[in-house]
Amino acid sequence: MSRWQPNARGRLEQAALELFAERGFEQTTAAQIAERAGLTERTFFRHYADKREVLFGQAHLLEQAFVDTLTGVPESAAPIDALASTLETIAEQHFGHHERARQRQAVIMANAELRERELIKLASLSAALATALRRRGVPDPAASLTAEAGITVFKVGFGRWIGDSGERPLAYFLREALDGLKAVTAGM
Amino acid sequence: MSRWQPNARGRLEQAALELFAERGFEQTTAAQIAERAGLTERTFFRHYADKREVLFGQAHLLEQAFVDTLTGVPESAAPIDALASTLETIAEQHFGHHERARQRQAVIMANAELRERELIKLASLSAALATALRRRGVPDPAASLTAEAGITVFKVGFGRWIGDSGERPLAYFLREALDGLKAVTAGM
DNA sequence: ACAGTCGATGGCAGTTACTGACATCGACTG
DNA sequence: CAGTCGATGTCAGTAACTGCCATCGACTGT
Repeated sequence: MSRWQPNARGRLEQAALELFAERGFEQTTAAQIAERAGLTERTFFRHYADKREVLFGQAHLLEQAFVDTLTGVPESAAPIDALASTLETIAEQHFGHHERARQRQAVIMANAELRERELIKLASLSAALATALRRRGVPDPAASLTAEAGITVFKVGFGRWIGDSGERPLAYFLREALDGLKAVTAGM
Repeated sequence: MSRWQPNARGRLEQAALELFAERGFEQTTAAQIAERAGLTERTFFRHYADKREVLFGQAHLLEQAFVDTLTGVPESAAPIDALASTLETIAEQHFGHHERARQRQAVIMANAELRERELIKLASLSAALATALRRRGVPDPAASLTAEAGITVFKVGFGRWIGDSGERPLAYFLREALDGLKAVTAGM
């Protein structure tokens, strides 16, 4: 018999998402999250560096998946095509549940601090993608630009997917955004 | 004779920049900034919503300049060209002093919370540019994509300008980044 | 079986970011 | 000259986070 209930992080993240959705991020204290998870405030801050971070506990997994997928694309592909392929793969493997993503995004968009945190996670993702591209032999500034373009496609496509009914998959909107970006940068 | 010294905000921003550079953002308390500016902590928080914001007091002016400049570009120009022209104008009018920009950026890059704040300022700028583009008749998602592409060009170009010796102007690196983005999205 | 170690947690005190309520007092206005 | 206004000061309070030490089931080696 274990001394504590298992999956403390999972309980904290679930409790936090519920409370943020119910009463808002600012109106929720770390102690309340911990209490709902059957833990104490002190333990909350052992698992998460700050209150915002509890909503982004999986971010490093997503970043790793992006990097691994991009690294697995044949080097013969042009950088932008490798990134397009990566986005499609990630969309299928990590963003199947529309309603869940919508709720979570609604919580984030409702609070400026959470939006800031999301932006820096995307910036970290961009940096990781740029590093992976450089490993493929892409020089700077092309590597940074390609990575940032990929994040732009992801942001815009994801936003439209969230705003949509949920019928069409994320990959559809990512394709739309990529085609749109190509058209726009070509001067159309 | 006035009851208080003039330009409280200017004094606070100057004091904050000095202290952040000397001892770092985290090691500086709001009370210390206020004291160096000849004010109290409470007054600091009347001028700035939080400690980070004191470094971004001019951000809304920059955003306004971006929007005004973009709005002034003839509608005959393609969106991406209008944005390129806007970036060039802003570079000349707001980023002449390389060393000053470098120091300020060093302070920001040294702290994660300040980086977050900068990212959300850029996101706000992107949203404002997208709105201005929509007023020019650009539909979505092209407006959002063009605005995001412009921010990408600015971020990458600005970063290279900061890392450079200061001989070449910001406009040079913005041009380089825009050309690079066009090449990259074209599949090269 | 027993001693020692380990790791996740609890408890508690302390600092700092930020907020609300109220007071102050020179400048301006009629 | 009375009244108002606006930028500031004072003070008390909440909540985010941190450091330090204690707890105690599980595991490990003998």
